[in-house]
Amino acid sequence: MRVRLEDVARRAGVSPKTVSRVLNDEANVSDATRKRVTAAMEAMDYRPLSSARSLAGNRSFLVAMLYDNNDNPASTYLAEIQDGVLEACDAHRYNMMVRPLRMRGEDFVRRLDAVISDHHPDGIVLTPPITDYAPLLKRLRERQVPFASVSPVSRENNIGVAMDEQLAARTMVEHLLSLGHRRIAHVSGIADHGASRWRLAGYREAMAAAGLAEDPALVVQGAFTFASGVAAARQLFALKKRPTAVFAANDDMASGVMWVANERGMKVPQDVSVCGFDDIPLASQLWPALTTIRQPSREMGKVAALQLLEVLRGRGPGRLVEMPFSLEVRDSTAPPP
Amino acid sequence: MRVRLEDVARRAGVSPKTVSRVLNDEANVSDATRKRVTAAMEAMDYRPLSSARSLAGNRSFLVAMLYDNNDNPASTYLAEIQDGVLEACDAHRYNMMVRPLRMRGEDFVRRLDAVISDHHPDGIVLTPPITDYAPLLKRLRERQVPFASVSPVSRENNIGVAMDEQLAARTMVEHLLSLGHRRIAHVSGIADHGASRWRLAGYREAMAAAGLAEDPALVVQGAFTFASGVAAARQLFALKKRPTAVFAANDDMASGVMWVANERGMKVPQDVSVCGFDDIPLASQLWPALTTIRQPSREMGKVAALQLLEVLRGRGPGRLVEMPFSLEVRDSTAPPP
DNA sequence: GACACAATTGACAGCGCTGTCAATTTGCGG
DNA sequence: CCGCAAATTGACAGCGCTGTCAATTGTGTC
Repeated sequence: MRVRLEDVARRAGVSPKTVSRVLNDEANVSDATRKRVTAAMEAMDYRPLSSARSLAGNRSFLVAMLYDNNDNPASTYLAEIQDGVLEACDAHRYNMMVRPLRMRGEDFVRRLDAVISDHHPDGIVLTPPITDYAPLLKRLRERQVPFASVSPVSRENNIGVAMDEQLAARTMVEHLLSLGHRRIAHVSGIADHGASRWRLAGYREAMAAAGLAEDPALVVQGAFTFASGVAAARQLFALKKRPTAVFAANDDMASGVMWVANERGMKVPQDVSVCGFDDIPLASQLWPALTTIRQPSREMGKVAALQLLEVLRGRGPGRLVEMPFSLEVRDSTAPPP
Repeated sequence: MRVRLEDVARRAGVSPKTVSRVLNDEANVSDATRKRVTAAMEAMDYRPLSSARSLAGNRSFLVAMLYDNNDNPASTYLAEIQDGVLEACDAHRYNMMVRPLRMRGEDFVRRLDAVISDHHPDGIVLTPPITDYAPLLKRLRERQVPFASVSPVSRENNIGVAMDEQLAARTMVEHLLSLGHRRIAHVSGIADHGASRWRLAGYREAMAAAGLAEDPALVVQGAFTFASGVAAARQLFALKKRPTAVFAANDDMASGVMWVANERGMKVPQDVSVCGFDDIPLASQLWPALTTIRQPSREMGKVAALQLLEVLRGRGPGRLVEMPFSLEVRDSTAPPP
């Protein structure tokens, strides 16, 4: 019925163990033998049974992608990362599973433990914001589960992928400054997310470099959601001295800002400029199209997974790869009125 | 080190086979024994090793969710379905894997075969548009892999979840009619998708019921993408006799229509009403907020998976569950000018 | 209270693969 | 050509669980 490793061995005239070695790409197999075995595998369309490989070899060929579904309900950003991770796993015949992991609650680490005990992933891909929660990282290290991160806060001792978000944010604010804006507001994200901190830092850096003192009223706390962008904008536009430009820490919040501008009859970008960060599809679908920072999410997921796979396959230590960003100037930013 | 089934058996004073029976929730175990075994499992925090269960029991505890990544790059709709499927699988301790499966190309069925041979999913959840491709369904039946579908075209012989999309579309058009619109355009989706056919049929049904002859110029073919909505709207708004309302077959296309309206200086809804279908988050983020049909995607994913799991667990035959829709009247529709 | 029958439990082999370690072959220096 | 180390190959057990089927215990009947 099913072709087993033993059948391949018989056909190639070698022992099962040798076929196993070829299957796992191990060293110390002569070229001639390897070729013969590979040919037999192909001829018989051999498909190794992963449960048997896992049981005997004590590994799962499984990569788990963890995400926080508390602040990220079905976000486009995560969907893109997932797509990239999946592509990388496929390329190396690893399976991928996605695991939501609510970050609130004390039993957070216990739930991580359960995931590991239940599924025994060979490695884990961490996505923001669970890239930097110390107890979690500690537990992963104790349990010796290799992991790679997408946009971790700390670059020390971490593999995966990162982007210079602070520089990106600074670049965005410099774009606004170059248009002539001086009263530039910032809607930040959830305070303890690395993304929020970097983007806020970039904003401050650019403002300071331009010799502008920070006006605390112009920095409003958001939560990366559309609704929080709406709330922040209501607050900003109620100011006596309104900002002429608003830089939101992500596109969803920027769309909330634009929504409120519309609501109040303010024209974007004539009356107020608005810009975001991430370049999710929404950014191009808004009117006017949103000026934002393009972050190659899909590629980042792929690269992070590849670093992890390098470790899992014993090919190297993996590294933290820096990805480029780009400023996408569209129609939501213009000189101040 | 690791707690095995055998360890639990020893502690409970029964044979391993009996523990196995309890683990698999089989009949013919006395209540007393079951209780004792369950207690031992809990006390020892026993975690069955799924690779061993799979190998010995010849099943994988895996549900694969298939989607077409050709026309659906990282869509919100799929992300929501996935979330629901995942929840259902978790509840029954099944694993979920997501598999993109490009529908173009001849080797489509061969690639499906590869997925089955490589991963041996116990069952499959099919998402639009791959719910009704005959060769694929045939192969699944040949291979005896149970499957459930989300919004299949054919309701015969299918389990999963469906919505009366035709009625929903008709309801939407009736909403436009009741506002006083008569020249109502429709931007349809990819022709051979069930969703396109139903939504178009609902449009026609409502128009006919209102005694309006169909104007072929008012029905434009789209492809479910923002760009195709833009293209369709350019065509519609170039007409001498422009429509006063446009019903797009999904929200992404509707946002394209609104974009073009903005581009041409037409006010929505004063100059033209626009509405969509699906109620993805985008719908509420647009200005004006989009009138649309709410489709409970997440819930639908969950329900479809539950039907499949009912079959996998030998609990019943599963059925095709009908989900309710709702018309979300927001700010993009109003009486004609 | 004995008997037939059903319900419950257990013994044992084996799922398909890989780790361990021993056996064999190959390559190389002298 | 021989001897030795390195490279290559194979034998075998066993990973943790479940299917099969036999043994045991419980239940109802007359």
